Amino acid sequence: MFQRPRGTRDFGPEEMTRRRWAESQMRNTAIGFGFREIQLPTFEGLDLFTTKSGQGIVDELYAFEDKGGRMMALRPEMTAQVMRFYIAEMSVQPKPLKLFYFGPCFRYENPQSGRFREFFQLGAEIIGSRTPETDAEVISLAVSTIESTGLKNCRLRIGYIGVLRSMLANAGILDSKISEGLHLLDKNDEKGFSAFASEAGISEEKVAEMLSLRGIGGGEEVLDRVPSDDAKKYLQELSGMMKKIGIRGFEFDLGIVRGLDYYSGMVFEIDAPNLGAEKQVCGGGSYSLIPAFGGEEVFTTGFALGFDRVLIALEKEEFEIQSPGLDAFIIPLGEEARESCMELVSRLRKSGFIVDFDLMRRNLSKNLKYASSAGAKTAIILGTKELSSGTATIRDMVTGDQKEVPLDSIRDFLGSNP
RNA sequence: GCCGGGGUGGGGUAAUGGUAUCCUUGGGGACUGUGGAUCCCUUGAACCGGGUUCGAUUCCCGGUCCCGGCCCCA
Repeated sequence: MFQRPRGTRDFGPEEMTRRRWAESQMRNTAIGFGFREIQLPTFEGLDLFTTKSGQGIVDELYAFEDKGGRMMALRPEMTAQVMRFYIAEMSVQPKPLKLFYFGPCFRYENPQSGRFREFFQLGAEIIGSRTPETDAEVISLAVSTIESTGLKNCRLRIGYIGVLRSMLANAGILDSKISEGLHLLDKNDEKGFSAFASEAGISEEKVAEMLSLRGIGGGEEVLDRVPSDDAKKYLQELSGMMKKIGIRGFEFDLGIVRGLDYYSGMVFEIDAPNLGAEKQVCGGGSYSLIPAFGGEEVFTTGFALGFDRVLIALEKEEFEIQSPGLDAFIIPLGEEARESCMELVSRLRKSGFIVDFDLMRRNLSKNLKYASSAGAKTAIILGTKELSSGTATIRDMVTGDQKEVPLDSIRDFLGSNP
């Protein structure tokens, strides 16, 4: 027996129905927002990812040498690829460029709830625009894709990493050290941060001010306490737009520090509280990653969404979608009916009905049982009796009512009894 | 990388130091056109390796995988 690799999953028919449904809801939402889909390779040269995230991530990648001696890696996320693609082939496209993508990603991690080695992400970016409405559009898409799946219970928090970033910079911290400081704040490591700051010659007063930023969280009113006028104005403007487009119940949280260096302004996170330890379903913000990849500076706002986590959260809310089932299951009785049955099947399929028929030459009662378990709406019985009169017997699988219908009229009969 | 709890047919389970119960599912039959039922038959299982033992599914150790948590989180 073969075992599935650790941290991967098989998706059976029922689960796949659910996944495809959710995926198409999200995809349609993005298209409705004017985003266009791209698809990029599942593996890339290793350096694409180390350039973005540092050498340290190699431990957490599926990295390998190919037969040509090149170092490659399965993608752990897709943002770096989008940047590569943009610089190589899309940089002269009209701005703003609104792109989205969906696909599997891979990380060598220890599996737990909501955490797998192969997982699926949906992401979107707006490239080349830098206005509050750009940020609002991205957040709005993130929220809408999640809501489009029927998920009710989630929490949006919006922050502004630019405030801390500029405070650290103004205090004279080198660019190369800023992310270290942010990281300490992210972990709520006050002692560590104080030590880091005093080493860099920052006054205690300033340190206290920076630490207090983390306490700024709540509704619009907390924006008065934002120390930077630019950031305050920006967030107030954003807040007004969010209200206009109907996004409610979000909070501001100046304590959000997204792990990576490249976020520069607005940042946001969406949690699904019923998920347990791995409850973040979406994260994003505005950044400029492109110079690091060898392009001109272009502002971008984007997000990545954990598709699997959304589905787990949906399951916990006991959300159910109805799977399509069969419009008809066709049962031939006797040798002579078999070919007529297949002819009818083919005709109905060409008319767009979801139709299946008996492949195992079973008797009527077993066939009805099978039709029932396959979720067929009707069973169509075609035997010698019917053949001689050019009809078929259509049995409603819910009510049990039966009716003899001329072969030519079956299409209309099925169409009129949805 | 670390910690806790687990692993018996496809799914769900029972008992047990002497190779395994029941339910469900799958296949077939009774059965010659309505029995989506019922009854009968049937396929199918101890995660892997080592140890203790006359004998291990059971006890011990290691690995592996699953569930959950820590770390990390692009």
